Amino acid sequence: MDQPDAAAPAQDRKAPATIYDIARHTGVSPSTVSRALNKPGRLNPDTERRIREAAKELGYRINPMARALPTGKTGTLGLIVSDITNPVYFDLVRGAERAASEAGFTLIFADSQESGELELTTAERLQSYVDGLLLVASRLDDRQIQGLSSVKPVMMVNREVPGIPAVVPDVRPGITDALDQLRRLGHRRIAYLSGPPLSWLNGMRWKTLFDLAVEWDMSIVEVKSTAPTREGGAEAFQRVKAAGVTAVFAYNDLVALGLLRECREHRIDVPGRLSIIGFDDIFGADLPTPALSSIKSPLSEIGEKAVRRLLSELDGTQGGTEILLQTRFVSRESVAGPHEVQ
Amino acid sequence: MDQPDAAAPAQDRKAPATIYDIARHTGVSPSTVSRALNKPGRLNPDTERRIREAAKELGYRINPMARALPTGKTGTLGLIVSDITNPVYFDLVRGAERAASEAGFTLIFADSQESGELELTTAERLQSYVDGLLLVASRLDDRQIQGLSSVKPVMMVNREVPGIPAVVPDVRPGITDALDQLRRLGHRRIAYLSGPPLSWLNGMRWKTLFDLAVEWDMSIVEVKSTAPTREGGAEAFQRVKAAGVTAVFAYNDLVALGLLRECREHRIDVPGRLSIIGFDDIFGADLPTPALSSIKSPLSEIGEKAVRRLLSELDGTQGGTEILLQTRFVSRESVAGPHEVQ
DNA sequence: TATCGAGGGGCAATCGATTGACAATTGCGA
DNA sequence: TCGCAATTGTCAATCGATTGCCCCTCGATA
Repeated sequence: MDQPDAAAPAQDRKAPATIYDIARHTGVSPSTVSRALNKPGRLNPDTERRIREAAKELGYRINPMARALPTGKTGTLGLIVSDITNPVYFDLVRGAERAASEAGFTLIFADSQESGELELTTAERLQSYVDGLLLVASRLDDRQIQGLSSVKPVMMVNREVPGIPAVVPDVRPGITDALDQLRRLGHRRIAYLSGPPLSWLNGMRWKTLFDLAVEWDMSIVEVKSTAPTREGGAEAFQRVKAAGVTAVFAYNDLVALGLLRECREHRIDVPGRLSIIGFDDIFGADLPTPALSSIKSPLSEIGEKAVRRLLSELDGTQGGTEILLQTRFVSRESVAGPHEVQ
Repeated sequence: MDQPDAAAPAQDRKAPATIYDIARHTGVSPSTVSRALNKPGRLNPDTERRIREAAKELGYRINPMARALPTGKTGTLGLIVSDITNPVYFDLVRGAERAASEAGFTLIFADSQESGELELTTAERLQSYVDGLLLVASRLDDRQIQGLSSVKPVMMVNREVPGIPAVVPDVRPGITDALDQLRRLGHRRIAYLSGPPLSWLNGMRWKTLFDLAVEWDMSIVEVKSTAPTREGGAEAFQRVKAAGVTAVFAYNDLVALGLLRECREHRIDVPGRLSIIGFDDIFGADLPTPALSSIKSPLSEIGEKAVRRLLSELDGTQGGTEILLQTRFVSRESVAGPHEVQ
């Protein structure tokens, strides 16, 4: 006998309460309500209490749009990554989220699908919603980024651009440890399976590795990959093999995993004939046999720091332009002495 | 001789252009500008063109906050997942993003960190920003969700609530295939390593599996896990072992991976002594040896469909209340006949 | 008793865009 | 040449919250 759709609340939505409703309810003016809610102490304690109670009773929730209009502040930050499905960004996203919500800010994520054009469009679209933008591993060129930054504050992550504040990992410690381990194990000829040419981080990794290898008198070559993915790593297998090295650093773990899998398919013993080291220590790096060694960035910390710095930038409390966070080498089974297994 | 900070555009940000600027620039009134930009054809084609040109020239970008005030539409959707770092959500997020941006909407993500309380808070906070909410695998109870839905449209994903539209996978096809394969291989006693009791999907998986096992005259038991994570799976190892089954379905791939790893640690042969099947076919499921078999949901499609339905809900074009999408079994190395390896 | 000052609270303008109502212009036919 | 309708554009109110400025009240002090 019940009405068929009794459970469906879908239709009529009550308009949310405004400060005007509260004002009417308590017999004060809207401005007083605004003050009661935003400037504790400015009003008679009793009035303030009455207003607060009425607000609670009416289920008042501030309308962020309406507030944003006079203040120009939206209480929102935008985070743009090149590929949201890349496991690398997990911890970063999580760290950023935590820092943002601690500060009462809302984080908006977007994804540029590895396309510079789309990244620019997205960034511009997002800029009208947010108070500031976080660009992670941006593929834009310096000028475009400076352009964005002339509209609203921009914070770079895993990339440096003159004049723009940034939070980046210091790749040196991790690379030094890893290379040192390889050297001790007897490796002399190594390769770097590189990533996207436009990636700042790719450049840093290569340069740091190169300099160190030269310094330590090891031979090093760059092997290019076609994409920073597992497919890209698999596809580069023949070229890596042809390079005749005993160890390879891959641009990131995805590429390393692809290569690792392909080695297995072709019965190339890892780590016996080839040691493989990735970057980022993403989810799943420890899953294969052999488990992948990797150079880990403190990504969640990077996310947090980036948000916090952006927020302090919004306050006007700008610090220096760059924050460095240390990487470290996570050694797993994919590394051993060359030809250890005959 | 350059100024030290010449490259730093940080400081003075020019205020963005408004329709008033355009109006002044072209000698018409602001309302005309608004019409030119929003109602093509309403104005003299020549006027419209002039206004559009001026808008471009001044780099005009609409202020979404200002627009939201009179219209009540923000052009934004909110997506809440229980844990943003869970690889399960990758494809879902990506599909949702694609559908949203196709429609010119911006997607806001949030994460409830597996906590019902936080989920409610987050949902409420988000609601004032967005036109509609997508709740993925929500841990809230039906009443809370109906409450949210009385404020703004809500769309459920991977969960059903009376009266609320939903997009969910149909777990039957995948489970049927998987169980059928196990049966043919000779398995008779299986276990379900269950997930969070509050998870609707967990309930569906268990119930479907149970009914089918009973129907096919196989014995089945539920083994509880403490968390839907790799740790949770590893931790359940002893209980699974004690259950004396030859095959186990795990609530999701994370749990399955945890269990798989623990089997290896304890030298329990998979799939020889125990076949393992997960759900979701997440990134990395194919990485371990043996590679994990899994029942896959079309997550990216689910994300897309959910957004599209929510959008049509906003239009008033509401369809039915439920959309089902088919799952399928992805068979890999973690499944074989029992005791195949003696 | 007159004056001063501080605390408490209201008024009204403002942010940027939208939109219903209305006014001005134009063109056309009679 | 006049009138009418269609076309084109403007006015002004509105959305919800903020905030500078001003006024009122009341107690304290001279």
